[in-house]
Amino acid sequence: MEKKVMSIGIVRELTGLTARQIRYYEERQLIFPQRTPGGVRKYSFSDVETIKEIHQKLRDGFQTVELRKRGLKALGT
Amino acid sequence: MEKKVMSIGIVRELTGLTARQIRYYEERQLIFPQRTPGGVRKYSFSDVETIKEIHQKLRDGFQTVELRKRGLKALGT
DNA sequence: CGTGTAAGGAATTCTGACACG
DNA sequence: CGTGTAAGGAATTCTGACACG
Repeated sequence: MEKKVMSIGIVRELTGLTARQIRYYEERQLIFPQRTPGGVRKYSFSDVETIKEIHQKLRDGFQTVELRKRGLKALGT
Repeated sequence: MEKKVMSIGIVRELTGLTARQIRYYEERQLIFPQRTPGGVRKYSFSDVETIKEIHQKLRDGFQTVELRKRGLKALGT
């Protein structure tokens, strides 16, 4: 599902990560949540999956720059 | 999707209804959102569909009691 | 009956910064 | 670099009630 519907609290639960980590991945241009008129971030289930992959890659030793330049999927190589 | 992930603001957008209407359908036992530890309601995409159907039935003249007793789908008869 | 609204409080999220290493 | 945290403010949601019809 591509609809951006959940706020960061739910994403935290679904990914097991902290809000800090999730916001950081956005800062590094790896995910692009939408914003409510009030500025609250909204994520999609796809975003949740991407976030999990990002964290996985980081654990594997990659840096956010790598993930952005080459693309997440491509790093499976 | 059955996961209860969105708060009422998003449900309002997806259904076009007001928070008041959505909360009322819950009060009438037609939908059962989950709650965060803090008491905030969380809905699933299925809930969103159900809410639309409820509103549809109400427009058709049914009362919430009917919808609860007979079940939403059954009223298609 | 189903829905609107004003009211006050509480939960959630936001940003910018300092910290560590 | 990736993440933790305390800080203050702002957005969002919650409940109970009065209103209309």
